[in-house]
Order: sequence, then structure tokens, then C-alpha cells
Amino acid sequence: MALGKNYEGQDCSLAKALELIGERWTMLVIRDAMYGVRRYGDFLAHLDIPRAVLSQRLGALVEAGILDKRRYQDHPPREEYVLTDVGRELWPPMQALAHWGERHLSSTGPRRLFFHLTCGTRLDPTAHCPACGTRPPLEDLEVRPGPGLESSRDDAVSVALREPHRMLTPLP
Amino acid sequence: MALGKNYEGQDCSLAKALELIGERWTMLVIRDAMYGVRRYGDFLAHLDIPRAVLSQRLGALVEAGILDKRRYQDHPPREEYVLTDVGRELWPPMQALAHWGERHLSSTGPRRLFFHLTCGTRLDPTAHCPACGTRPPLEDLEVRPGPGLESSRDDAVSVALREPHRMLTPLP
DNA sequence: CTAGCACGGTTCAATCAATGAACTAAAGTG
DNA sequence: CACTTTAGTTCATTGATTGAACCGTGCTAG
Repeated sequence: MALGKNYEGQDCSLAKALELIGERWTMLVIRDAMYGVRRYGDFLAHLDIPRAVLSQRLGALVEAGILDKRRYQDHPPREEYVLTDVGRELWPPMQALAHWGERHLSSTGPRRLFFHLTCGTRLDPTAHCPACGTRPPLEDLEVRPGPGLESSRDDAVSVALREPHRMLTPLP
Repeated sequence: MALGKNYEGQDCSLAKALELIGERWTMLVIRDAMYGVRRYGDFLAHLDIPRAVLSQRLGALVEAGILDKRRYQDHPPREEYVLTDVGRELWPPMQALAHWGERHLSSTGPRRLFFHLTCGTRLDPTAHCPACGTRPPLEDLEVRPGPGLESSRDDAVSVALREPHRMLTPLP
């Protein structure tokens, strides 16, 4: 919980957003949640994040209303972390950042492609559907591996994402 | 320079972007550069950032090709930091993040309003010009204080931004 | 019944980064 | 010559991150 103290003097929406989601690892946790990762152990294996940090980040995101922690079975009791509506609305900024990274920091072409499920069209780089002219919400999208993907990971999430997958539906 | 080591396993454009601009303070430095802040001392006064951190961040951004460091006078020799084209293309993700922060973390209405200089129209929340139907580049925009602004800062940059100001033009 | 395991954490020592204050250095000004 | 402005660096302290080890609950196989 660092940023708060010193970003406080900044009367700026960006600073406020960064106090919440600007910490190390946090955006990657949210990215995984958008793919459909829900369980502690899956975040852990897919991100290679220290356990203590993951616990802290999940807790902060729940407290901020970006993730919802809920019981998904009683025997044994297990909790899962699911994006709230507020969290889902982070899709445009996350996508814009990823697009910038793809354009300027990568040479191999897009790693993931996104398709609009209701019409089958591939999204353009600004996450608009060229056919519908809209920016579809996360739940109407499917991710598919792109030509730039070179994942050598073998955790369950990475493996599952080598096939097309509907965003937000449970993974793996 | 931390993120590199552990985000490395993530074959993901977002992770690559965050290795560069995901560190504490970095995005706020870029935001200021978009407003037109160019000099070390102005970043320092406007951000309340520790000097050592500012030096490190400016250096990293220059090395990454996001800022350009250039001599703007010889007597005495002075350098300024200016956004490159690559850096300017961070406008969409930064704007999207700020918009999210404004919607979900603020109650007072927008702090800054952006206008398309070539037609005088106020941008919509996705940074499109409703009149032109395009997303204008940074240099064609003007910032003006919005109803949610409550800045009590009195550094030169904050004061200058209480008046309309063309993005990227030198500040203060 | 008991041993082992899966899951979701917590704890802790070591390392690494951020902070803020003090200091440096070059050049110009009165 | 003293003083100021600008742009840094240095350094001790504090705080965050890391990775390994440990804990507790409740299933499951023998």
C-alpha cells in the first residue's frame, strides 16, 4: 500500500486509478481475471508471483470493489475471485496498454487475437468490432492465440489459453 | 528496474508494457510530459517525487525511447525532456485509465476537460471528437480545468493548468 | 483410523527499491 | 565575491518484494 501517501497531493483521476491498480503485479492479476482465472492457485501458477504478494493484491482488489470473493463450494470450502462490473470496465485501458506494448515492444505480431462472439469478427486494435461499430463488452469476446505467441509455460492456464476461450468464463 | 526479472516469463504485451511504464511514478511523469512539462525542476515540484526516483525514471524513459532529452539552451547548458512519437501514443491508454478512475473513484465530476482544437468540440469520455468522429492526436487537444478540479497546489505547473492549455506545448 | 494430499493461505529472514535530506557542480547574477 | 538557479548524486532510513518454509482445513485412499 504505497502509492496512496504520495499520490495524494495529485488531484488527478489517473493518480487515483494508479493508487489502486498501479502496484506491481496488480494489472496482471486483473488481466488473468479477465481471461477467466478465478482461483488462488491458478493465479499463482500462471503469474509466478510470490504468495504473500498475491494474497495482498487479491485482498486489496476485493476491498476496492474490483474483484468479488465468493464461495463456490462448501466441501471443502473454497473461494474464487471474480471481476465485478467495475473491474470489467478496466478492459479498455488494459487493452489500450497491451496494444501499445504490442506495437512498440514486440516484433512478432499479436500474441492474442480477440473476436466478437455475436458476429464472429476480429476486433481492430482499438478493441472495436469493425462489423458492429461498437466496443463489445468483455463477456462477448473470445481470445485466440495469435501469431506472436511463444508461450513455453505449462501451467494449466497457459495450456488452456492455447485454445480459443471465451473471456471471463472459468479457466482452466 | 524490477519488473523485468519476473514478468519475463509472461509472453504478453501488457506485461512488456508494464515492465517499462508500470513502475511507481512513471505514468505520472508521462502524464506531465503530455501536459507540456519538460524540465527536471518542474516535474519535481509538480509531482512531489523524490529527486533520485525522478532521475532514475527520466533516464529509463529516455532509454526506452518514450522521452527525448535535448539541449534547449547553451548558456547555461540546460536539457529538457520531450515526449517522442512512441510516448505520445500512450495517450489512449492513459486517457482510458484516467476515465476509469474518474468514473469509479471520484464523485466530483471530471477534473480536466479536453477539447479538439481544430473544431472546438469537447472530447467524449473515450477521447473521440463527437464532431469529427476521430480520436485526435495529443497535439490537437487543449486541456481545461473541469468542475471536479480542486487543486490546492501552488507550483508553477498547477497554476498554469488552471487556464486552458494546449497539450504538449511547453509548461509552465 | 490414519497417512497423505490439495488448497489457500501466513510467517519470516534476506534483498531490493523508495524516501527525504544533505551535498555537489556548473553557470549566471548583483 | 557572495548568492542563486538548475540539475543532478549520495547516503542512511524506511518500506516493499521475494522465496522458502510452515500451517490448517477437509477430502481421499488404504
